[in-house]
Amino acid sequence: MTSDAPAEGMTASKSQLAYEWLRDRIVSHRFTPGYRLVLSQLAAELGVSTVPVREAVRRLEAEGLVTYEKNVGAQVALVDEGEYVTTMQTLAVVEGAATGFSAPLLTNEDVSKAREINQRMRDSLEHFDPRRFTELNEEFHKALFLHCPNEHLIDLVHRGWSRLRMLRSSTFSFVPGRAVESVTEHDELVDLIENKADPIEIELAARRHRTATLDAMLTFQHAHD
Amino acid sequence: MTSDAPAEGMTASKSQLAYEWLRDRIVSHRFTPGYRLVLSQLAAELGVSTVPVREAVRRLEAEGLVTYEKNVGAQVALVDEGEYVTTMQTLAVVEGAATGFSAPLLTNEDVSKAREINQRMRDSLEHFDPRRFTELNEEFHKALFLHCPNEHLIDLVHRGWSRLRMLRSSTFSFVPGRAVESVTEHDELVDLIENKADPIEIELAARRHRTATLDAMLTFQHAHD
DNA sequence: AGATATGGCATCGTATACGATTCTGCGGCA
DNA sequence: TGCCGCAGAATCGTATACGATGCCATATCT
Repeated sequence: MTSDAPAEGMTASKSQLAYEWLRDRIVSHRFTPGYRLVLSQLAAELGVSTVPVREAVRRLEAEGLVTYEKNVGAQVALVDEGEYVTTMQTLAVVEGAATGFSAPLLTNEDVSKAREINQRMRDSLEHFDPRRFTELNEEFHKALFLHCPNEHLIDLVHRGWSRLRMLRSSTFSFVPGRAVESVTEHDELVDLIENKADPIEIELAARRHRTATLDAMLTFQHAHD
Repeated sequence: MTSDAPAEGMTASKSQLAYEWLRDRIVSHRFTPGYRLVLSQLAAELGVSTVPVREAVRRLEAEGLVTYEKNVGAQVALVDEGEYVTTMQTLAVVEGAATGFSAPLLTNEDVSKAREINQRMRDSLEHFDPRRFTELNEEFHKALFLHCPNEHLIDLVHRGWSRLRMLRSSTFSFVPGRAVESVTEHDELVDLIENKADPIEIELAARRHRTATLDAMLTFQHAHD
């Protein structure tokens, strides 16, 4: 598992602070793709030297949020449209697999918890807030692969989410109609789990669910050219 | 795609050199898991200051090859047995998916190329060299997901391989018998692709292929306790 | 005028220095 | 004896300093 936050009660290092500060600005789109990250500037703004900032930047590079060129510098990663597509595809694969591995291990309680979250999603459709809806969506899926015994896989899912947040604040803000379908598919997915369906079937259902969101996004976009 | 090597003709930075130097020692098992990486020592040995070494270590941390503890230091990542299992599982998932995405796009030429590699694997069974066999194995699978349009996914496969190399020099040196089965399954996999089977079927076959190697490893190990 | 050389500026890359933190082993105390 | 606390050493974390590199504007040559 990737540690994004420092241990509790421990004074975070400056490089850690710089990392969080930068990451926050990037995922919240205050630093937009292409924005040049000049070490001395950031250091001055943070009130630290360039060394910890440099480390933070390299760390973000390793996560793909920032691109780096030797002797030139860093900038917030530029993303072509394809990036969004491949990230969603990859996420479909790994999230699906994690869900499939987890499904047989979920208790009845886990399942009702998931249903409850989905109900909250359904309720929120009235006063639709894409940001909030996406948060709940992550919470829902997290509840499903809760017991996936493969830490790596879960880490990959989190990385995917993180990358996605950087690319788009929320897919549902682009294709609002997709939200309703999504909630329905969630119920179907939980049904499969509750009925102890073949894990492979569950995995593929979870994958299709995300692929469907991607397709909705793409067709919507093509229609508006 | 993760850039592990610097661009051609460009003098590599010292941090890059330190990174390669360290990584090489870790994957070749000259630095064994648990080995403490003391910045000043490494710096002295490399003839550089601690700063670039530090950067190299953090980079390796991001890749999971070393673990790091604030104010304490780094060591080559310790791996419990479970690590090997989860890495193989994850690899089964992503490599399978990459193969599935690539399969419909492979030309006849690509397919014969893969068959040729597999034939070389079969030939090498006479004078069996696990290391060499593993190399050919990677080459074979690389030929299969050659046209996978999803860069992320391919990157994940490479990361998986890299991690695996660190955990074990070669699975086949532990379970020599698995090599023969492996070659057979390769042929079956290529058959599926050649017959334009459903990509999902191809994906799951590729996944089972790797899972089978994992299972062989585990049963072999259990038998020797 | 257009292409090429040149100088200066912005920024990166790394060395060195030093304070901060953690670990270790020893001595005192119950 | 066994536990606590306290130097001292080892090591990390960061600031500062400066050389190296790439970029851009201007000057020079054809």
